[in-house]
Amino acid sequence: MSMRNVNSTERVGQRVSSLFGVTLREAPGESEIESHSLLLRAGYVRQLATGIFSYLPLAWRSLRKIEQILREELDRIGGQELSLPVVHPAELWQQTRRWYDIDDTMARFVDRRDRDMLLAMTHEEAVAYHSATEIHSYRQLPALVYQVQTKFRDELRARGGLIRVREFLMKDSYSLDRDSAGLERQYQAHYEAYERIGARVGLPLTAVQSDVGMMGGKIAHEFMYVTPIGEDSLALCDSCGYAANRDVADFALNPERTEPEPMERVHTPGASTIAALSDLYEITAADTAKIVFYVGTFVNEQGEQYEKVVAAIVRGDLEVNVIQVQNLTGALELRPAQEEEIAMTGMVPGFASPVGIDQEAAIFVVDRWVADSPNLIMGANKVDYHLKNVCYGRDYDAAFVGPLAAVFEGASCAECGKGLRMVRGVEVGNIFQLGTRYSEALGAHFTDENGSERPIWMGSYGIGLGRLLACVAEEYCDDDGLELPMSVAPYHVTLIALAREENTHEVAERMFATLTEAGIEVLYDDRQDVSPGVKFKDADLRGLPLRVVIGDRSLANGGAELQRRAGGDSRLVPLDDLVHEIQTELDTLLKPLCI
RNA sequence: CGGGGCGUGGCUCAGUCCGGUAGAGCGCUGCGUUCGGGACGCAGAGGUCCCCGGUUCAAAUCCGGGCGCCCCGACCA
Repeated sequence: MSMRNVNSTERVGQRVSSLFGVTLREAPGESEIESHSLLLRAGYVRQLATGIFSYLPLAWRSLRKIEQILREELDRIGGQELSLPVVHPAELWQQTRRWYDIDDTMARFVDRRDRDMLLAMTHEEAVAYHSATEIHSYRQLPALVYQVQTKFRDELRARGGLIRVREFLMKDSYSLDRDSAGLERQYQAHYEAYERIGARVGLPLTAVQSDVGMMGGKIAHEFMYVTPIGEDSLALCDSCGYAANRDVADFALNPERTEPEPMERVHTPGASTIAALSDLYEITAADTAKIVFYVGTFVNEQGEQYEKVVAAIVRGDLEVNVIQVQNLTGALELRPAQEEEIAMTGMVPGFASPVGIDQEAAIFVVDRWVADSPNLIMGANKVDYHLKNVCYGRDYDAAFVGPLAAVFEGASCAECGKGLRMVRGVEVGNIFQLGTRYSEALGAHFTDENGSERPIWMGSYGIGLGRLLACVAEEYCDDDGLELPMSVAPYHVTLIALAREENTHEVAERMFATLTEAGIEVLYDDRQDVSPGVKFKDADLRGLPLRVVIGDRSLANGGAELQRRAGGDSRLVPLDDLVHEIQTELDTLLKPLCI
């Protein structure tokens, strides 16, 4: 499992004097976050436009190492590597509806023959399309194909350096099965492969249940790197291990079970917010319910889009989880409603309630805790009045009842009841059980033992390579620069020559050759017009795991100095032992990254 | 798409309020000195001041429009 090819004839060495990609003393004013700034300063990446980056040789070597790890782990679970186009004809995506369902995030263009084309955001369509012609029989299943390919998504806002970009490299794999049990197995295989990948690149990953988003399908997990700079919020239970993205996180509440009392209208002058209402009466926000208004985009049977107001009702002390509203109602899109749009429903903002409102006026969605809690306080749809003892089912109805409230720090775990912890995370990878949505849309069928034609069950699994590298950089760095793990670092060793004397220079040159011949990957700082301080600073910044110094002083002391980037004192090693000592260090540093 | 900030040499930035010869530090080139944690001296190169238009005798600076980049939010595999 070692990254290094001791027996290979390939020699991997690079002179700093000719390295394409200089170090920067000061970070360009492009980023706030550490990994971005360091990758720029160390000469790994450069930005070409918002969210569009070039990988300079150092980053590219790291990415290829990551890619190789991914390849090995995918091959290990039966994957076959292929390569699918980045440019797709619109027809494919029209057949799965995603041409219409996805907004400007999809980059489109028209070719010279006036055909609609797009830049692929992902490759389910292409895989399903090819499966239709390549897979005919149950005997050809299960199958697993994967690629490492460029994706383009014109995000509304790219940010965070390599964390959220518009063009990026992704490993995407697609499983093909005859039934859901087969899909389940391949899904599980990916789950385990992702854990191995995390271990091999040295990145702690937390698997969380996640929303399926534009992919469709049912079950999905995201593999998260937990960090304050993460864009996603996660709910974790330290007690039982429950982990979920905030978008789908479940939690437990124990609403008070009182007997329903008669509803009555009360005067509440000026109390247009939950807080004001709580102050006015001896109640807590949990005794109230509020409505959050959205306007949803829906599709009718004719395939026409239309908008309708969505009224989401949650307890006054909780927040609405928009994703869950979207999932419950089946809305393509939800946006906050304007005051006028709310007024059209007959409800009064600040004093709104579903009581006495025509069910057709809006789509009412009620959180299950509201539905389970009798005697809540809601608006009376009249300024300065509220209703007491409102009960779901008795006083009003709803189109949907379900989990709607967003999880929060300290909420009770739905599995074990202990307190949930909220953290931030970056989504490095994900796995989806798609089902038959794409295969049905694109006619990817096979014939089973009984001779009947059935759709292929698909799964889709992604890992962002650049994002993974950025997370590794984020995890492994200090004030002086990067401290990359051996499995990801572009070279194993940086060899620094501090040669005033001609002999020292010759020794360093010879050692550069010797090390590379021994299969050690070396970045050799051969610059003769640069002071030692600069070389040390640059070496620290680039963050290769091992540093070897050959200088007039070290030779006088009897050899070369060997030191780890991440802590550890420098030690003198006789030149004849250097190859062996480095290989020992290399194995030591690689060991915890092997599985 | 809403809010905020920025755009001047390769990089970091000053100059803009109050119009009048385009600057500093770092980097780069040459020579010399230095040489184990971002050395120093001397000499030098390098700029459509984001773009277009307007005002003015005169615009980096004022006015209008556009573009780009960063951050927050909304959004999003």
